[in-house]
Amino acid sequence: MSRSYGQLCGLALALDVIGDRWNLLIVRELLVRPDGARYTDLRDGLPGVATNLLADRLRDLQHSGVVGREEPKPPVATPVFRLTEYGRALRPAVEALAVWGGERVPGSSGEQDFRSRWLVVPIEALLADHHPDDPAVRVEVRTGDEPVVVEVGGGEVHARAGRPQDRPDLVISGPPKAVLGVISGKLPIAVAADVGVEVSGDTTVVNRLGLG
Amino acid sequence: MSRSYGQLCGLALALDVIGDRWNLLIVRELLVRPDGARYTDLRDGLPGVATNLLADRLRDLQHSGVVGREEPKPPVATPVFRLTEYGRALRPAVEALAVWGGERVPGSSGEQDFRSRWLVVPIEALLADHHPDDPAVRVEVRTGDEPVVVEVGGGEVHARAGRPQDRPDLVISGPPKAVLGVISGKLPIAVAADVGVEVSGDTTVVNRLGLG
DNA sequence: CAGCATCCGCTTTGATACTG
DNA sequence: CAGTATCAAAGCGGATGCTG
Repeated sequence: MSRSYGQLCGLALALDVIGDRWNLLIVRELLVRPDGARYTDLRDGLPGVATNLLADRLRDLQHSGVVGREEPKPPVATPVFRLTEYGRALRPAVEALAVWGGERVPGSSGEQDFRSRWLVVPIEALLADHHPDDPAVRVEVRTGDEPVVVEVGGGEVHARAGRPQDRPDLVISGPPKAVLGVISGKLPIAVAADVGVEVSGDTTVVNRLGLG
Repeated sequence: MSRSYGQLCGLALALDVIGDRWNLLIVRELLVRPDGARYTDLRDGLPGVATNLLADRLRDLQHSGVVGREEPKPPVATPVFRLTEYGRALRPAVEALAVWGGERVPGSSGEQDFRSRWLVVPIEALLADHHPDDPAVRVEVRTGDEPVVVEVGGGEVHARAGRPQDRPDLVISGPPKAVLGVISGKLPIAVAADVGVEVSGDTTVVNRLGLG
């Protein structure tokens, strides 16, 4: 467990729980895996983490009630980690931080790891369904290690890793940084074509999402 | 400067900038001091920080564009630190974390430092003016080291350290933890009286703020 | 005194190796 | 697969010293 700030202040109390290095990234990883994650899923989604730290942090987060661990019943299987309701309540904070940090996407440099799944948080935080009465549509985002589906309709936007059931109405593909730049609103979609972002299908959906 | 996560992800990029210990608390301190703060103001508002760390972090935050430092012109005076616009953009994230952490206020224990000023963030994040067309009113919160004024009117709620110009319409006083518990919504105001919270004046303002 | 910088003991982190 | 063990390096907290 980490050292407490010892301050009677909501922010300080929050940081006492999730302020340690890697903790919020673990929460992110569990937010984008609503069905839960195994230890190795987490390790893969957190490139750079030392395995002992991951184990320590998971223990801490369990003790503070943010993460739950489900032991499997049948003979052979592996434990699954999942956010508790208390942990899911971190979503607004994670989104706000991700939006703020998205500002730095175009300028960021160096070796950067990427997982398509990470797009789920900024997509749901920043994109909106501006034509809620139109029929629902599906967008497929192709970049990085796996596709991401965005379901848009009824005024809501949901994203998850995977492929759409039906064929998508719109497909966006390109290099991860450019795609994330577009989602973060720092890279106008018109300019994005110059850095390899391709958009095909029903391009009115682009406006519907506010990516014009 | 801290070690980067090296991940192409808004959250990770945000944490690269403000993820180090004390950084977000420094941002909080500057958020509740909109006129800027001197080095010693910050040290007083951050009980427990080592002075070398405060100096280091202020340098880091300047380099990353979160904090600005204004050198005084006249012969003798001391530098003033202030959030840049980029730094002020952290407010939603700080509020979200403070709200989440507020959950722990009633259960928190041990030696806890407190500064009345810290109330400004949760007050503005959690209280609302539910009767925007009524005339503006002032609330004085008396707890901790100095009073805090809350100005309510026109659908907005603003808080700052200090006393109201005119005499307040409502006065709330009591021990810091109880007062913060009430603001955080975890301690019903009816129950708060048992732990020393006193409310005097125009108590309709309590409902107007949603503290009923 | 305000605003740091330096030093030192301790804790935390990160990389790798190892185990049930 | 899901961690534990080990150890060097970095970071933190506290005290103290320097400079205008």
